[in-house]
Amino acid sequence: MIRFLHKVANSFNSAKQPQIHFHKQLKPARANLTLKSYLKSNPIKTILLFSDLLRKKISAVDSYSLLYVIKACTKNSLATEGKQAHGLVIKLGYEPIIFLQTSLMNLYAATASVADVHQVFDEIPNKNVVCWTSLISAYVQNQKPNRAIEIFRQMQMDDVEPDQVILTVALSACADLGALDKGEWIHELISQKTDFSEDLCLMNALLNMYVKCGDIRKAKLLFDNVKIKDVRTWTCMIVGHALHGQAEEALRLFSALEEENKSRSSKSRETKDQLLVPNDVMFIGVLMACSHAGMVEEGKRYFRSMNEEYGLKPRLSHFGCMVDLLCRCGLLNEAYSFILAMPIQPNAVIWRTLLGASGVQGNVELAAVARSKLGELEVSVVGDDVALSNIYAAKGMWEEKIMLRHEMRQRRTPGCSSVEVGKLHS
DNA sequence: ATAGGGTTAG
Repeated sequence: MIRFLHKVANSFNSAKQPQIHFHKQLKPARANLTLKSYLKSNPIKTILLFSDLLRKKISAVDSYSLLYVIKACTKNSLATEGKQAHGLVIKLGYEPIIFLQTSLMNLYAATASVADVHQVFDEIPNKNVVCWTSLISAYVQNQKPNRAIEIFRQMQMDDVEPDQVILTVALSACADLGALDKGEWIHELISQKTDFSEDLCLMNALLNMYVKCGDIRKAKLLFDNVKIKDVRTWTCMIVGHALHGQAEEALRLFSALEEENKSRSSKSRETKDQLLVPNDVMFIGVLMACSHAGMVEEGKRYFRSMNEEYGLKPRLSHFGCMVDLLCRCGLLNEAYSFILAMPIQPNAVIWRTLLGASGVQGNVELAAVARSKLGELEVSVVGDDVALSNIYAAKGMWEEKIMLRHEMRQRRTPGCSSVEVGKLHS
């Protein structure tokens, strides 16, 4: 970390003249309020004002200013600026401030430098539960849920008492792993603590864990027991039903939410403030349910109502759900025209959906189109070629198959699997 | 004044 020190002053001095004006008589305490307020509206302005302060006088910044600038770097995943801020923490002798250390851990987690997160953690002399949370969260954010759980165990062996926040993070690691047994063990810990089950964030994480680990009965039981729910609670349950092929339950739940909102909006103003307005994530669950059940017309209707009734702009994933729905129902040509009419560029997943469906239905023409689109996107992996090659084989088109194999060998792109965990609950 | 948390197609 020391080696970044010498760069610090220079890089801040050579920064472009910021457009932000401030009075040089501002004391840190005063400027810090401004830094903090920019953080919410536009974190880049926090960084510009900070470097401006620093250029004039190093004593114009204190540990609070640094905290805000580190958070600004975290929000925008700015690795270089973040390292410079870390250098300043050391230079100004703020290393013993634990708030700065945990903020630095979050910064490195956001810039995908998990090794740096761990190093900062190791150098903290008196680690509290917040430090452990940041560490575990870093591993979860960077797709290492196994490591996150290991560290959670290690923390307990160090006799650090877990709180609601770290249990929430640990549960998301279990969800990512599909580790039902570990999730249930954390559920036990929650039950032993008074008041923990009143934390909605924690309950939503627990619900999500049961959903992702495939225990839909426990999920539903929990959902019914959570008295005050928010949009995420409902979304989680709707997605849960959809993932488990329970399309009817998913759609029934969505209708129940709409009914609940109708009755609330006709009542007092207080209940109007508690409206559970569906968001775009919830519609992914709804569209997934339609897809599983093969409900084309309903799917199209929900897709339209998303925009018309709720003013939600469909994102790439919603278009993906629609393509999946059309393909599953065998409407390949309609899926293809739907893709061509999309207002945003389709990604590889969408073309791959069409390619897969074309394979199943033996539509060589569309399969070739989808494959060439995948090629254009330069993300073609061996798996796509294998799919197409099998279609050719099934059709007895051996020459094409041999040519494809030859192409694949020349590209030498290794195939890969996304399954890393031994345990799969489906 | 200051640190850590939950839903997202295939």
